[in-house]
Amino acid sequence: MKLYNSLTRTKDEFVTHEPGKVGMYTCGPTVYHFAHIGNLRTYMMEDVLDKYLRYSGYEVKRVMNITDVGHLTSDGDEGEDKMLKGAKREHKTVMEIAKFYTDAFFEDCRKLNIRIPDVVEPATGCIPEFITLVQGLLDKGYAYEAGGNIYFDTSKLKRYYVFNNFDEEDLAVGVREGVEADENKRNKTDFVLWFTKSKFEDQELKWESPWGLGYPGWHIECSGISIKHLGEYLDLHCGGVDNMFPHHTNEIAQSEAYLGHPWCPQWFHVLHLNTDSGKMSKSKGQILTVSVLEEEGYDPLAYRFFCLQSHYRKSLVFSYENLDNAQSAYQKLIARVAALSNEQQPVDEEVFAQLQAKFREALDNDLNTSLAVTALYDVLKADTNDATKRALIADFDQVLGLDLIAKAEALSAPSEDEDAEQIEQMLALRTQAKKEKNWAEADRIRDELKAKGIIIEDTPQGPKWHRA
RNA sequence: GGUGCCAUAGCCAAGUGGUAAGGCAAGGGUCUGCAAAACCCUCAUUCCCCAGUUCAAAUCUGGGUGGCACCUCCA
Repeated sequence: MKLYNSLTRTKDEFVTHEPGKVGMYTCGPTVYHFAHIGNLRTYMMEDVLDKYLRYSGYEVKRVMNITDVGHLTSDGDEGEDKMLKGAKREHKTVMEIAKFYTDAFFEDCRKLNIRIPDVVEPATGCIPEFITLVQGLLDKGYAYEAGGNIYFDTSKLKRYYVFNNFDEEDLAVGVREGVEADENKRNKTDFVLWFTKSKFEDQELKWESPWGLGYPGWHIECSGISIKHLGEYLDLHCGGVDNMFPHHTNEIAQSEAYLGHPWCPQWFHVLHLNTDSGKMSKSKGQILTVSVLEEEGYDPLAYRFFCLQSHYRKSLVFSYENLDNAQSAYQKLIARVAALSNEQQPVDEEVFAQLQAKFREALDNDLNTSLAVTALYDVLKADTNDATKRALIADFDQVLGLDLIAKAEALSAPSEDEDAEQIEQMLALRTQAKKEKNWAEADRIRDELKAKGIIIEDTPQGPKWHRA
């Protein structure tokens, strides 16, 4: 399998430290607010990668952190702590906020068929590991204490900007005014590993450490959690593009400085979901959530289908027009799967292998989900029996996660609707009216049912109905 | 100011040197009392513009133009 690697900026053959096994780390959510659908795009594409690796026979261990402490607006210790801000807004404790939004996040994941990672670790559960890491960095001379905080010294590194060709002088020039420089830092790019002095004197969560009562910096948590669960050699690190700098850059700096050897050779970054006016952001207050989509009458999996039709390495523009397009295509797809016969027939192994190869080829080439979806349409159009088609769709859907078989069965299953009897009666009346060529009455009944959200389909075997 | 990414039909989108996939929408047809659904057909002489390389360019090179992102908390 070839995957684009942000470190080398090329499509590389995917290799693992231990053959057949993948240690996969995902930067998880900061749980001070609901995740918007842009956040979820990243987790969804990572989910497809996770599922495809398993489909391809790898034994995957996927770890995700939950950022529930110490996520500041910057390393310079300015601004507000987001967790605290969320707590103040809702008059709850920080831990209550974290619990509430963590649950909400996984509920969204469930709706979007995003598999829960094998290990989900809140930052507050790994304080001793972070302290060990920070101490290790101090011992090795990569960190220093200043003004009560522990900083990572980026000047000790041979190469700091691993993802970008930045020049230090150009950083933060022409950017937002009013950002105060942290006078404790020896270098502009140094970052905080452990805070004891903070402008947030009312920071709720603090822990004892060799350097005093305090709390961890943001970057240290991902290194700490990853090393705790996946060891010294990580195979694959995932996240949104915005995290490349500074977050992932700093993770690499501190992890490799601590471990004394290269840490993670493969970096997978998902591009953003934008609106026509630019980036979606929690900070901007435009919160487009899965729940909002549902209230607007969309199936969350139609949004998954929408994302799948694009590529993870291309920015995607969200609009309701585009989502309508995707939902329509998704529903048609389900209807076509539902139309496949359930008869027991032998699966045509040759056709199966041939079509499956196309699907694999698509995903083997840097997770080209758009082509994988096309492979799905190829199956429906293929010249083979329905049992083979169903088998292929079920096979592909292990990766795509569109619930195609289940949704199709729900569509074709006899309805357990409580109004079924009454609806059947009305259908009978309509059939009678049609026999009498009383078209006005027949159409009236059809409209009446339609108003209740019931769609009639006239077939050679008589009328059928389903909920819209 | 610095660093990158992107530009393909009404819309989404694949395609990385060999003559433009797929989906949605639209139009036509079959079926139907009429619809709906389903099925069939049609739908880019051309890939933002201009030069260049080549037998051959949407694909490579140079120069424009336009859009987006990162450099600051963010998926």
